[in-house]
Amino acid sequence: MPISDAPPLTRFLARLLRHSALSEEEQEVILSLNGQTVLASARRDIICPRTVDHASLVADGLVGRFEQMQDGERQITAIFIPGDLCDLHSVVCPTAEWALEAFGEAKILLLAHRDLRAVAMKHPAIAMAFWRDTVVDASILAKWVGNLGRRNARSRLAHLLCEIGLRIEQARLGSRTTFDFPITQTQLGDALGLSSVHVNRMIQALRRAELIERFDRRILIKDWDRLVAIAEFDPAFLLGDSAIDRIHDEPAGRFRSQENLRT
Amino acid sequence: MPISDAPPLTRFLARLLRHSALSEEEQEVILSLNGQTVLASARRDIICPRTVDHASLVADGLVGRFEQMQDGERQITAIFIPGDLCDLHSVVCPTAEWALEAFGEAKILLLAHRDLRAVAMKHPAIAMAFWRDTVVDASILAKWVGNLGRRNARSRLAHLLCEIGLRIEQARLGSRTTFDFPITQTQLGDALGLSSVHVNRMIQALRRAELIERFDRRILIKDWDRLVAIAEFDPAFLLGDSAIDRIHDEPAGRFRSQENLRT
DNA sequence: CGACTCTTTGATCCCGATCAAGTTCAGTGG
DNA sequence: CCACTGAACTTGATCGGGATCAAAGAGTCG
Repeated sequence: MPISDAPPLTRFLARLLRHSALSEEEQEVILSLNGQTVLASARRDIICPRTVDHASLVADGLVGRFEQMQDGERQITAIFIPGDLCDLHSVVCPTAEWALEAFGEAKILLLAHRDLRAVAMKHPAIAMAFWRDTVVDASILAKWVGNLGRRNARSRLAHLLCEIGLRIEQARLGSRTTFDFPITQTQLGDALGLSSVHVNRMIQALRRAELIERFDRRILIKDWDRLVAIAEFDPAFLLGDSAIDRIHDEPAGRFRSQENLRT
Repeated sequence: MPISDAPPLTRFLARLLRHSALSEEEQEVILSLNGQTVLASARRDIICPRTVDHASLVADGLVGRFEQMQDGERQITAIFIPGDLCDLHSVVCPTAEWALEAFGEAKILLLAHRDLRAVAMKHPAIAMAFWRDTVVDASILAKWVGNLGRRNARSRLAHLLCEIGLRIEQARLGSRTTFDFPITQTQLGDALGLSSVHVNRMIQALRRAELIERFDRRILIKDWDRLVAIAEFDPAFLLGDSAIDRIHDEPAGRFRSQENLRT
């Protein structure tokens, strides 16, 4: 009963092509993967993989990955938008169980590990692309560590908005300054390591400073440059669109001389 | 002028084998990689890759990866011990520049991207192992996000000590309760998102509670279980030693039925 | 209409930052 | 051998960002 699976896979492929070069044939292989579409309803709907045998491709809506503390508190460790494959890592580490929750209503395409692994083993370039996708994810994660550890509430919020805006633009789902973002302030707090009360106050602060507007379910960034400045946002970590590595062969592997290093 | 390169590569291979199955031949391929050994002297010694063409394998000492804020503050995003390949991600994303600093004196083996990439392209199992290694790194990163976002100073410190202890034990560099850890309290603060002053006080608190001892350059954990409890430490995220994926072929790819999911 | 979830606002509290000395200790050079 | 230096560690006093508690709007849905 597959509902139109094509669009999500097309988006996923587009995401891969943003950082990796794939041949016509390899692209075809990705597009011809098949999976099962499911709806993750309501907020708080949890997809809890436990030695699971499939990966989850976001077809529609917003999905968060989170850590649960013993006292029930949550920390969101990633936010996924349509075209993102939340679980790609689980293809190589099925035991790594990272819980997922849908923000609002989400549509998800489940892809079997078995198929993904087969594809990766057969096509080295696809394996590299999958690996690279995991690296992009990790890069964002490292940035979040920096934000949580060393920035105040205002900058953290600003940074998250910049990040999401840019990712949405890259994914052709909207512009960096105007996009849907159906997430509650409590969830925002869980992502930023803040209480929902304080998130509310920070949003108001940004609104009063004429930086953002209309903050329900939809963001409008009125002054991108100033928001970027507050966030100390440097888009490099998203590893997007740059000629990241179309280079499968680069100049001879000599070692760069480095100061501070003695052989 | 290669000084004995063998041990670090052996350690790296051991690390890979902890999560991935490799054939004799594939193991041989890893061990016969060659690189250049360098010393990163003193603390604050920085290896700053910028579209760099090699990856850094820690042969000896401790290395940290960090983010630098505009005001000069740092946030450490990963701590690497001997046998860790800090830069593996850079093989697929050479533009992802994550700064590295040596804690104390460190010996590093530089491996050319060119070689690593060639090896990965030729041997799918090695590519998967590399990818998996990146996933382990990301898993730790996600845990750090959880700690920074939702735990207090005491738990964070306890968690880091548990993590390092266990990783050192896995790497056969010591036991989880007794190990060298040559890091200053300022650096510890940079890793935990705390000021050095507060790190100092938390260490004293743990010491007073008879949980740890002798905190200079060397850790002795006196009550592992209680420390684990304070940290809410669950070693699963290290993805170590378990039979993670010796399974290159698992049962037919059916989808697990899941509550909360409607097709 | 009530029930529920989300947002908003105010009051108070506390964890951890910051500021400012002081102490220890390994060099290092006279 | 001792004075000088500089990096770590320690301690105390004070400050403030954000948590927490409490309660009141504001949609939205059955």
